[in-house]
Amino acid sequence: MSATKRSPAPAAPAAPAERAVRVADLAAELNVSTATVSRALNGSPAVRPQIARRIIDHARLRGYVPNRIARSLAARSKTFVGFLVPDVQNLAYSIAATTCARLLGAAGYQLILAITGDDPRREHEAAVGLAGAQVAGIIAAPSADITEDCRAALAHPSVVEFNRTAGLAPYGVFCDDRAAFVEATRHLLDLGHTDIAYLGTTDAVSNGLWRLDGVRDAHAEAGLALDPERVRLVAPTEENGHAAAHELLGARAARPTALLVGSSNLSVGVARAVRELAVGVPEEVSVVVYGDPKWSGLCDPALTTVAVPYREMAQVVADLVLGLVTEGQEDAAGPDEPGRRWLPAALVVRSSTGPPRPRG
Amino acid sequence: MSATKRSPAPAAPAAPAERAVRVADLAAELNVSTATVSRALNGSPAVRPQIARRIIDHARLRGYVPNRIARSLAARSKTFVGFLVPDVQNLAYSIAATTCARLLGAAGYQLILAITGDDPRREHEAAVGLAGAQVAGIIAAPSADITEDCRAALAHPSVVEFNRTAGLAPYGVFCDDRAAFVEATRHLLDLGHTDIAYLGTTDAVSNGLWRLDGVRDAHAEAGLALDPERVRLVAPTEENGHAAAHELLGARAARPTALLVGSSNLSVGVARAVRELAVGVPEEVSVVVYGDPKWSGLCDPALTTVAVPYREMAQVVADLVLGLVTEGQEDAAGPDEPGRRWLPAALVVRSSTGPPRPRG
DNA sequence: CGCGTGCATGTAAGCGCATACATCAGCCGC
DNA sequence: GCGGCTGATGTATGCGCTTACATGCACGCG
Repeated sequence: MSATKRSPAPAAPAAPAERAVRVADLAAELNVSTATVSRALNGSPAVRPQIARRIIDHARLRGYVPNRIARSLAARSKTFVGFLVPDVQNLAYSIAATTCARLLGAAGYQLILAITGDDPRREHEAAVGLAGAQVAGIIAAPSADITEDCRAALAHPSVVEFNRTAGLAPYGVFCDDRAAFVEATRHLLDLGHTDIAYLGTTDAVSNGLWRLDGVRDAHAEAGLALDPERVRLVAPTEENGHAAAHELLGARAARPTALLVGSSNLSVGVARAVRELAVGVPEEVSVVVYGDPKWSGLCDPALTTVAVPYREMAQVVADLVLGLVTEGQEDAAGPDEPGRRWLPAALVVRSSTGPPRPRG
Repeated sequence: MSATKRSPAPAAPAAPAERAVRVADLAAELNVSTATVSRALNGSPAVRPQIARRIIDHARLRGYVPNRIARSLAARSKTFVGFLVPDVQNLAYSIAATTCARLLGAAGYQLILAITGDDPRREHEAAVGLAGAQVAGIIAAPSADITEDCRAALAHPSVVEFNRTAGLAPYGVFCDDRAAFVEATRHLLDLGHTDIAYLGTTDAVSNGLWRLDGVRDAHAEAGLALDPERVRLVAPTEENGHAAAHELLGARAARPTALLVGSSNLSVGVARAVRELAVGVPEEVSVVVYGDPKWSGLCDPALTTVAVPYREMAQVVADLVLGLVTEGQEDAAGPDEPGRRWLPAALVVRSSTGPPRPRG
């Protein structure tokens, strides 16, 4: 294989599995008790500095690594935080994972990742797994069809919902999707569109609906009604977005003058379909996509985008969960919904939206 | 807040922290010994089916969740697998995380995520943290400047390197970047380019260099030398890619006729710069980017891309680590480098590469 | 000079669970 | 009809660590 010879030589097969160094070993080797070793290692002031030094030095010399499992059991301490999400390829969750790993890591916690793929069965297993791992807290983006068992398993530790809610906890961090889609729809309405299609997700309990609500509300506000024929709700995959866009935009005659997309995955598929169909954007149809404004800005034309504040959301949820696991309870954030935060999305207006061509 | 009233009501504050149900509780309630309960719950054949049923039913009724920490300690079993990566926003790692979480999860393991940001200090802490958590195995993408301490902490469990190597283990899964860049460079050479620039990463121990090697080798193969002036090595951030592309392509006179980009993050920055500079692609300069072919296909023009086989890599590493943690040792994969797999990248030729304009 | 005080350390009891070993019943064969 | 054997269950130990409590020592005071 071509790259073979350039790679560093692999390490020799690990030494023949010598038993890991334990506190008892250190204690025996230094002629002190395990209690003293434990105290020294944990920085207890009750041990003479001189002895403590000796113990700590010897521990590092011997390559001692404390067994967190045993420590956790003995001290009834919790050092893990669960992260329960459908899909870590989704930018919202990967950024949250990064941020939480950093902030919680600095506080001595480690993230346990549970990826459910929005499958209720796996979600349940994951929830039980996390609960069994004695996590200090859980960040969860529950699926639409979460089971009762799962809900029960998630009942105990301090959990905070993220990006979606199933009413699991009084704490949560979300994007204010409804407001975002009110704004996006208004933008189209103001340009003169009256035949607007919405392509969204079937995501039943959470933000999928908030977005549709926003579209509806903005229509109502303008004295219009969103035509049910113009609403497509599908599972949020790129392929579905691609297919739906082909359907919606394929037939020139039956085309809406504007298309709102309510999911980041769908958006990618729509962008691809628009390119394939070579439909004039925005002359023939205006397009608003959702999610990460980065790639959509590189498209031709650059796509007007509902830009979700991924980083802010991540920051806020990390702070929130950190507060919960360290201090026990977080101070209430607002009067009516303590602990729930709704972050605003920004509408990034680019070249994919414009006035509709006059109907002939 | 606008979306407030539409969200499901948060759950009532969790019940006043009743003690979790333990094996001993179940045993007492059913007038059997803890041993019998434990056996029943673990499906031991040594317990009468009738009793087993009763115990299992009662356990689920009481909402018993086994304490994995204690179980792990008592049975000396390991139920975690560590996942040590620089950055989970990178598609290579997020896909690997997804796949590993699924496959390992199905086998009863749970991923512990350690994100280092390529900071040696955090990397070391993470390695110790994982080792202390008694992981069954570790998937690691070591940083270029991994410390000796970290190396030592990573010595024991069955570790497999992913995407990058620091010679930590005899097992690993990588993209054959060198071959990929030989192919990409040949593609440009065949088109007639002789003034090719390479924008890559400073990533010292691993694939950053393999890519540059590929570019060099392909040049050598054609009897050409890669001009050192045409090589830019920077840290792989989008901003750096953006800045470097502005530098390289800004001055029309001093422009190379083709640009190879050797990092997915840099590629995004380059794409943005190209768009800003309004430089003719491929008439004035051909561009080859690296990484995910999805977004680069939506650019204008669609970018020729070294498409990394993220999914295959993820699949292979998941299988590999699963084999290691369950069976102990994996069968050797190849004659010379047992356990190391190099997966080929595909060159997706699109519209951003063409023959150079004749020099005047 | 004896006794309380406080501090450094040791001793031992778990944490929740699995499991080696002991126990005890029922069964077979002779 | 009794020894040994199998199979179901109980008893008790320990995983590696923390920590309440006991111990012992040096010191100061009356």
